[in-house]
Amino acid sequence: MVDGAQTEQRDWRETLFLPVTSFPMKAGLPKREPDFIQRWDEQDIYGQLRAKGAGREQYILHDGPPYANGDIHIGHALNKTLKDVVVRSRNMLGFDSPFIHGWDCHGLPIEWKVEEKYRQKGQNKDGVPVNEFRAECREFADIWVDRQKAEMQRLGVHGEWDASYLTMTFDAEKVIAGELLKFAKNGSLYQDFKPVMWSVVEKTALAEAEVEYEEHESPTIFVKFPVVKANSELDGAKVVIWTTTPWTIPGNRAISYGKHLSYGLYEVTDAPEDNWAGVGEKFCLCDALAERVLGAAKVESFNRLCDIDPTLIEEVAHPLRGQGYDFPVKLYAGDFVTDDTGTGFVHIAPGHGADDYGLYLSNQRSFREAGIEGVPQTVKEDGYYHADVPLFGGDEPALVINQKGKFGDANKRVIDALAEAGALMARGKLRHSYPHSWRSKAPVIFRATPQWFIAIDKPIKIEGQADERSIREMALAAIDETQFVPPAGYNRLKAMVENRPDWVISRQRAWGVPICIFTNKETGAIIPSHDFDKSDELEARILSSFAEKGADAWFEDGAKAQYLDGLVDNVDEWDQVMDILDVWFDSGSTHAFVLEEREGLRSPADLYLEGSDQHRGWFQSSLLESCGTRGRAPYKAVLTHGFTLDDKGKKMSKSKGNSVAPQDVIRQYGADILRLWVMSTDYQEDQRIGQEMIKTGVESYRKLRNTLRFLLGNLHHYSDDLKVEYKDMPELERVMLHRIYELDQLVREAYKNYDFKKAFHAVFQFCTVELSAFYFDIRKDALYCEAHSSLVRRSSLTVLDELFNVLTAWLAPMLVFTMEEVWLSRMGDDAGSVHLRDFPPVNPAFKDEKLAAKWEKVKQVRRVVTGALEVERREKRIGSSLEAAPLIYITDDALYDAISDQDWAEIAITSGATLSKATAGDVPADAFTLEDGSPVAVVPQLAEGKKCARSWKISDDVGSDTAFPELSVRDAKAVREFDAL
RNA sequence: AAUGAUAUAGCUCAAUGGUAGAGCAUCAGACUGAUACUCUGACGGUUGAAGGUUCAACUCCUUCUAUCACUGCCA
Repeated sequence: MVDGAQTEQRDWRETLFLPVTSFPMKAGLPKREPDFIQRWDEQDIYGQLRAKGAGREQYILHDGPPYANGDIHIGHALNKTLKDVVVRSRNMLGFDSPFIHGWDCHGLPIEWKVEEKYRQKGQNKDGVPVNEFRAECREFADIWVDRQKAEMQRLGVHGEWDASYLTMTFDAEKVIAGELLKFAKNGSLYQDFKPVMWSVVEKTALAEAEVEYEEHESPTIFVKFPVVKANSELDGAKVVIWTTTPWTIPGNRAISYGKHLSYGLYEVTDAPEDNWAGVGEKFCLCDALAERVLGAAKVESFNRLCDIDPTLIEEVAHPLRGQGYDFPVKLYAGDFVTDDTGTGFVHIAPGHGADDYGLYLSNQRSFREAGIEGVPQTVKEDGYYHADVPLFGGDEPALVINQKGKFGDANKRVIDALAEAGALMARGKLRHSYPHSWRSKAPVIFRATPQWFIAIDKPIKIEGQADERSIREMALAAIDETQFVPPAGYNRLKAMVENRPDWVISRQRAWGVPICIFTNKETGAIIPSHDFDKSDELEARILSSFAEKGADAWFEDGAKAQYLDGLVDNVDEWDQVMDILDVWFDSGSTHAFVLEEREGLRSPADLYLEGSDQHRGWFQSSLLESCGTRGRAPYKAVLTHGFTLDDKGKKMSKSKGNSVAPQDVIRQYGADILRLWVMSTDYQEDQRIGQEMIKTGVESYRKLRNTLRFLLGNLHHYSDDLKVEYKDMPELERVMLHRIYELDQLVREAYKNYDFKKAFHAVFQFCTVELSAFYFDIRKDALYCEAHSSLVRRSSLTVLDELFNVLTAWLAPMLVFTMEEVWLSRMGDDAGSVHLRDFPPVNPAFKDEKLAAKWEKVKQVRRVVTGALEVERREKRIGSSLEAAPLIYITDDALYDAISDQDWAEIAITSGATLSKATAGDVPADAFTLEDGSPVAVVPQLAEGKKCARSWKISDDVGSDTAFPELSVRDAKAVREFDAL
């Protein structure tokens, strides 16, 4: 071949080992990703992963069930991606980590949507048989489960998709019912009649978690209550109250005052004619508020007559006395009364406020003496007054809130009646936040209704535990044993559990698990219970029917008789409870029907991972449910992430048009871009997302992709027989291996600590700064031009192989599609999946801190050289760095000695380089330095000689090999070897 | 209103109390053998504000401001 070698026209390119790869630069993720999903599905990669993990130590992430209603939004995408990365990385760290996804299927929002269909047709769902309605809800939930499942899969989220858990499967409904019965049997389930948040629109009680506060304008009224019995100076005086809910006045039964507030008697001395507060009228008011109140009543001048001791006011009259409100109204001290708004006297309607009810409870005897038996019920479930409410009930009852969530005529009718009775002192309007149903967005009212509660403070017996403790005590103890990531979650959950009231678990709805108990009409006793001797049989009947037919069994005709037949003396003495369980109880029970029941899972889980809003939601409901039944938390650790905001840090909302939909990002850029965003952000805080951030992600992705593409292209020329032993490698290779070792430590640690951002940024920077801009750039000459047998070339290829192994693994949990593509591109289509790999072990012998420190110095010097070359380039003296052969002066002997053994032409990517130990005097005055006094100075000389046609390096030995007059000696040798291959 | 978190370059993130750094974006240049790629350089910061502790503060303390979350809520 030597003869033909020197042909002038020969294309030397063909003798180079240039990168060869079919891995495209352009990702085309939106189109390509679905193919991978299909492939993973067909090859059952998840199943293979399970098989591979068998026998390993388990790591259980328990998936919190999203609500099966509506497309997934960016928050879901964030949450599922984080979980996916946790599970994948644990598997790769050597654990057996399954991923079972779940959905929350019962509850009001779905019911609401189904009802909407009826409403649109002008029908009332109450006319539909319960189980038909429930079937429609089930169908609706099913549709959304499938749809969300597809959306989550599209995100690249893996898991046991064929066996997701749903809170509405018959088995789940059975277990949930069984959990409830545990509370019935341990005595913490009780019924009470007290005011709860009530949604008129949805006709149900709501828990705190289902309520949101919105700005609302309420009417305000100041109402006069004439003093009936008191010391004589109060003759004809009136106690004034203030309220923003005039419609509660018919429910008024008392007035409360502040024990530590000072009160006075105020007489109006001047006021407009016909003023509601007329001249001569005397009012009892809190001193701190008197001026404001009288001002609001348009009083022009007044006298403070004397102090008032409110304890001496024995009785006042309801402002509508004589019209059916003839009971005595008494005054009680209340520690909730403040002097910042109102009059210092608070009107008490025991059926319409928590404080009101509390005051009633603690003064029950006194109320009874006043002839007030029980909590007065004034408003029905539909928002109308009861027929027996004087003035406002009857045939045309007033309406507090209508079916559309608007306030009805009740406020107006009450105000008018008060005005007519001369009981109104003033009126106005107030903008304030007011509780609304988070589902219907309609305002809610406080309304006393019989509801079922779980007692949080009642000591209960837990099997296997010595002493009786309350759920709250157990929950607080469990919180102490839980790991919180970030740690702030500890205080958050603890504070909430410390302060929360008893759990209202009943809803007056149809779609859910029923509170499957019976109550005695006479005694109110509950069965099943711990003191009913046939409880076990009754429970067995209930649960087996649920297992067979689902919770629908409860609503079948004749169900009550079938359940109770033979267990009680007289079935007619018992009522079947028809309330539905709070859906938070459902999801709070997932540990029971998923973690404890599924093969391959266990309870407690290692991790619950949800948005920080779940402190009041799932983290808490799961904790309370588990503590009330098992005396411990269902999780060992709780990880929370923040909310996703728009690019300006504002809340996303449809109306603002600032939402970023995951579907859009995927359609336009691909799921890996979305995942990359998740990885790069600090998810423990609130994150932002917007066009700029996505674009940044796209750029980062491109860079990363090309770095991997370079690896692939060069590895085309690698095979195991070319592998070089560590000890035979050049220093540059050994430095890279040291970095691999360091990064391996960092990446494993970061994954272990759920610090994905740290891992991602470290790996990404390594790829761009150390590989692309440094190592690859330097080694291109050796990789492309050196002889096939060259030790440097082979060493570099060995390192590239190592890089390929670690990088594809490190990034696999994050960029699930791209890493699979990279992996298969090299390993072939039959190579299984990158997702079946563990993080590969990195040889600890690669660690060499000393060498790394030395090469930090090398890089510093290199920076001076590239800086000097840049000046030459700007001056148009050189273009390519290969045109230069710089002189490098080192005036620091220690530095010189440390780095002088290196090939500086190679490091600087120049055709030549001379490193010399110098004194300040040796350095030419015009030498380039980065700063004054720097020990490194560079004179950027031009390289002398001829340009090698193959490597483009300038060398004076070009042509010395007469067979290859165009080539340098090195390249001539390489070509000779190439030709011989 | 309470509580908590956060506040560093246009954006995303770093910096055991010891000279504020990366990447992306922008701009300028080079290369044309990673080629709609790659490389180099420049620009960019009163570290939210004001005090304090310290030889030294992004870091510790106090107060404020802003954003977000969450809790509560005007009877």
